Formats: sequence, structure tokens, C-alpha cells
Amino acid sequence: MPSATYHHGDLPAALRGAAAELLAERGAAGFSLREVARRAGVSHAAPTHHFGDSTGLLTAVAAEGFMHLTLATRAATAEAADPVDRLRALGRAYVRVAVEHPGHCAVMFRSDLVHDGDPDVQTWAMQAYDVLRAGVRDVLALRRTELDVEVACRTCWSAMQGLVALHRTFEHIDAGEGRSTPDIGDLAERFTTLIVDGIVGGGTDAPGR
Amino acid sequence: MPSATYHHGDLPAALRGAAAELLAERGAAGFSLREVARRAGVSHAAPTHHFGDSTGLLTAVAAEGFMHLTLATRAATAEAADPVDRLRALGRAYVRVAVEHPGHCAVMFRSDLVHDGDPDVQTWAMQAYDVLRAGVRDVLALRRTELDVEVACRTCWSAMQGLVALHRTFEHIDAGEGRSTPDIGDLAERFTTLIVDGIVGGGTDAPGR
DNA sequence: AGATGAGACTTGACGTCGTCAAGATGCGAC
DNA sequence: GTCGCATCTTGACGACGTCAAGTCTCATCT
Repeated sequence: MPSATYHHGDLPAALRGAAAELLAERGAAGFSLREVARRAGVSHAAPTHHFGDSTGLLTAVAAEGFMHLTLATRAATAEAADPVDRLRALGRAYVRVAVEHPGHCAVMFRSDLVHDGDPDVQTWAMQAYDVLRAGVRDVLALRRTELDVEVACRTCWSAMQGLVALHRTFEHIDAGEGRSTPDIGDLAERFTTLIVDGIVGGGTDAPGR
Repeated sequence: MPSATYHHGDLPAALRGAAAELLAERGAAGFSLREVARRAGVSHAAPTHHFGDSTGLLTAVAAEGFMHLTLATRAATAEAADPVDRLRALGRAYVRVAVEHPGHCAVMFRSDLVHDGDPDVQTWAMQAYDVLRAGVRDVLALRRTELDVEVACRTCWSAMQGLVALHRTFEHIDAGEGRSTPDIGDLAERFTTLIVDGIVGGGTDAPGR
């Protein structure tokens, strides 16, 4: 077993942490490998040995982000017994991950920054997707079993990801119209509720036609 | 009136075009102000005079993107008479803009690259939002007039934006599970249909409870 | 028609960045 | 105890963004 304490203790983890912190502060545009090294207290070329190049480090951060997403949504699944409540909790968990780990989320779906097809990324992303799929499947089983699970899954996922990406834009729009923007977690629940019920459909517990 | 033909003809437009092209080729991470200048056939400092810094140029590209979005969705609105069909056409138009103008879309919601609150950006973004809002309002009027228009709007918008951001991830997932991913335009329609009907709701034309 | 001034663009420079090569250093294995 | 390898440092290179100064071109005024 490696001793895990050389000069630094666990430099790869320290670099991932510093990278996530820097990304959270300045966004992907303000990211700098040298600044990450500086924050970790090592020389500017130290990250190269562990991650190859900057894409390698960002890929590791992305994988960590998908891990957080998997763990958070898994925990949310245990929160509620009712399938619809559970899906709402999943949505809330998704945006909570985005709020609590903004640095990770800044790179998670950026194929120009992250090496697509990295095994860690793919594994954790797939696990997160499986959690969502199970949640959506349970809701589908309530009534519309003929619906495509994948389409329903991806609509929910896309709505949450879009919410994360657009929330700042929503705030701009609302500010321009003299209105305040709801909390992002509340919006996640309301989006989920709307997708479950439908714009022209009845309430969640409506018997339908 | 400025003659619009000096050394170059219309350098600002040429720079915007070269920037969008470069962004489309290499993503936001591969963007370089000097490369843009090179493609436009001017010196590396020429863009400074017109756009200040790289954020200024990217802001102009983002504004152009919102303009494209406004024009495309406006045109889509005229395609169908039925409100639900119209909303589906809006969704399809949204992803078509993303496919046809990937360079613009790479920066449109990136507040670390674009100057939020730029008047051009805000104006065109608001116009695009108004087109969407009108479309959603018409669908809401079909039955559930008590629903919050803003929430319904933003659910649709988020789902489309999420689809654009995640489509490559969907392809990865489907490839891993030996399945092929539907065309992004078709997915846009199916997402819209699902949001209109709801996961547990009835069909679009179902009378409900 | 020639001078003048403002805008458009170039040239050159500076510090920072990512990456590569070569060297130093410390830990574990034999 | 020393040998070998992984770890990290140092130094260098070209490319980048930005600023300052300079050059050029066109439009206007007399």
C-alpha cells in the first residue's frame, strides 16, 4: 500500500480540491493550472505528474462531481416513500449539488475541457443516471406505463440541468420586470411537479380521462 | 454616416463571425483572441479597438446568438395554428439554433465569459423570452389557467437548454447500453409533448378529471 | 486643393499561461 | 546500505491577453 504521505500527504486530492475551489470562484474561464498548483503549495509542474495536463485534472474534478451527484440523489431517494415526492426530492438534490459544488458542475458537461469517455466519469455518470431512472420508473408505474422511460428521465434531467444553467438568466429577467426570482431549490420542485402533472394535465393525483 | 468600408469592410462583423466559427470548432476552451484576429486577416490587437477585450467580443457573439434565437422562435411561431403544435415547433426551433449556431450557444449563458447586463444581450434575450412566454400562455389557456406562466415557461426553456447541454452525454449513455440516441430535434418535440401532457397526466387532448 | 484631426489598425513589449525536458530528492525493496 | 523508481522542482519555450505608442487613412474645413 502506498504510504500516502510523501511531501504533501495526498497531492492529487489537494489538487482536485484547489481546482474545484478555483473553478467555483472564477468559473471555467478563470481556471489556471499554475494557480491551482500555487494554492496547493507545490511547483507549477507538479500537477503534470498526476494528471498529465489540465484536461486530466478537470476530468478528475468532473468525475468527483458525478460522484457527488450520485451520492446526493441516492440519499434523496431514501427521503420519501411516495414516488412523486421522491422525484421532487431528486430534483431538489440535483440543484443542491450544483449549489454546493459549483466548481465541479462548471466542468461536468464540458466536452471541450474534460476527456469524454474517461472510465471514472462514465461510471459515476451512469450510476447517477440509474438513480434517476429508478425514480422516474416508479412514477411512470403510477399510471402511464406506456411512456418511454428514457424520454421521461431525460426530460427531468434536462429541466434540472437547464435550471442550473439558466437560473442567473432568470434572475436578470425578473430583475428587469421588477419581480424576484424564487429559490432555485423551490423551482426544482415546481419544475418536477409540472412535468409530472403536465401543463394541460390534471393534478398529480387526478384520475385522468 | 460612417462609410463602413475602411481597410476591411466591416471588421466587427468579420470578427464576430470568426469568433463564432472558432468557438464552434474548438469550444469555449479553445477560443483565442489572436486566432480570431488571424482568421479575420488583421493584427492581433485589432479586436481591442472594437470590443475592448475578449469578454467584449464574446458578449457581442452572445448577443448575436440571442438574436438568432429570437428570430428563429418567432418564425416557428408562425408555423402552426394549434397552441401545442406551436410549442413543439418552438422547442424544435430552440435546438435548431443550438445546432446551427454552436459557437454562439457556447457562450450565451456563460457569465464568466460574457458581460452580464450588456444592453444588447439583455434586449435580445428578453425578446426571445417573450416569444416563448406567448407560446406557453396560449397552451396554458387551453385548460390550466391557474398555473404560473413563468414557471411553465422556465420549465420548457430549461428542458430545451438542458437537452442541448446534455445531448452528448445522452449519446455516451446510449452507446454504453447498446442503444442509439434519437435526433435532438425529435427529442425536443418529445420533451415538449411530455411537459404538456405530464408524466402521470392524460394525452394532450384528454379532458382530464 | 491642401491641411488637420479623429478614427482604424499595426507594431512592440510585458507578464502569465500550459507544456516539455532535465535534474534533484526521498521512500521502499532487496 | 544502496539501488530504483515515483515524486516533485527548476528552467525553458512558444502562445496568449493586454497595454502603450506609433502609423496610416479617410472625412471635413478653409
